[in-house]
Amino acid sequence: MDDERTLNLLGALALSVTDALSSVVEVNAGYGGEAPAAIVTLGVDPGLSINALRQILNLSHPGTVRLINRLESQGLVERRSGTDGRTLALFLTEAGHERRKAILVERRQQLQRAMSSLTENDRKQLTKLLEKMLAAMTTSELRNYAICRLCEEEVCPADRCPVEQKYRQLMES
Amino acid sequence: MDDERTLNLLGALALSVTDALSSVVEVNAGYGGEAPAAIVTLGVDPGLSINALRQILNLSHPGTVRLINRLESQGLVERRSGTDGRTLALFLTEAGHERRKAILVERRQQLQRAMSSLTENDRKQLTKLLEKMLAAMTTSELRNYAICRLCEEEVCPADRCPVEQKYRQLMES
DNA sequence: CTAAAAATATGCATGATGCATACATATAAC
DNA sequence: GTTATATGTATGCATCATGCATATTTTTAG
Repeated sequence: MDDERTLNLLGALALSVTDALSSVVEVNAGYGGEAPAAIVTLGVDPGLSINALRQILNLSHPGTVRLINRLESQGLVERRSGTDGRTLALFLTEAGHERRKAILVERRQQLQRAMSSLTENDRKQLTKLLEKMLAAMTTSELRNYAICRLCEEEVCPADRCPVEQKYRQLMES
Repeated sequence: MDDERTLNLLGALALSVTDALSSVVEVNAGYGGEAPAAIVTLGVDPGLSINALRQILNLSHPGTVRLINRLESQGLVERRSGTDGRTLALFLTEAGHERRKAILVERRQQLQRAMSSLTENDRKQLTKLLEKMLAAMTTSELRNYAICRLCEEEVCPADRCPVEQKYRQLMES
């Protein structure tokens, strides 16, 4: 079965891309772990509660509280009172938005390196394949927001996002 | 630039694959972090020293010592004396080999899920694209062993490994 | 109005990791 | 050959990142 080799290649690529991203992004985010994802996500969805963020980042509640503590003490995130007396609304500060931009620039550079050796036609093929694979990776557990938590949504509209589409489809049935 | 969307898709796929792998593999490995990679790598290259392993896993020396302590206390790895009076040779125990197998099975299952939606022809295209991208990701810093540290080398012979090939090419020049 | 549920926070523990340093062994210089 | 340097490993100490159990507050339901 030659597929097994392809599986290995896929695993290796995912690993090397993730390595490259985190090595660059963690330095820039000031903190590691899910901090970069929190910053990027809060930029796209301002006003999320700790509980909502927790689900996207796939952390425990206390873990998320501490993460927000760290980001707040760095002046990147603000806790404001939410609609509810108990609920918080989280927002990026000005510095937080700067940080988010920096993270996304670094991320884009690393991803570009991976694609640098591909021709125009390769890229078209790759896009199609990625769309199919992302749809397959989207299950009700591994929720859509989680998969897209580091995405630059500005250049990837939700109505063309394969993850978003698959998720809607799952919700309907 | 439509490429930017493809970049995002690539980043999202790498993230979701890595998430899926680590969530499943960490449970099975008994420990998280680079423990699974250490087990898999030591299975392929028995007798590595702590220092050699350290470079593959991209950890500090003390970090690697502690990692091996944890794996040793779990009965998965053995420290034997190496060729040199100061150098150690690390080997998987019987339980370590079992564990490695279990990790690789889980990994394969997760990767299969990603590829489950691809046709025969898609897979051929994907293989070619992965080979190109892996070559691009292989630089002298991000060494070949590091990229392949979770690979199932049994089904991915080194003479057909794009990472290995690119690395050799880099060493020659 | 009290009981249950929901959102957040805190105490405590641990895993995973790095830096600085110590220790042992090997190699090179003279 | 003895001393200086390099190499490989280990330990002390610190920190980040995280989870579990438990509190605290606010809302909602009965």
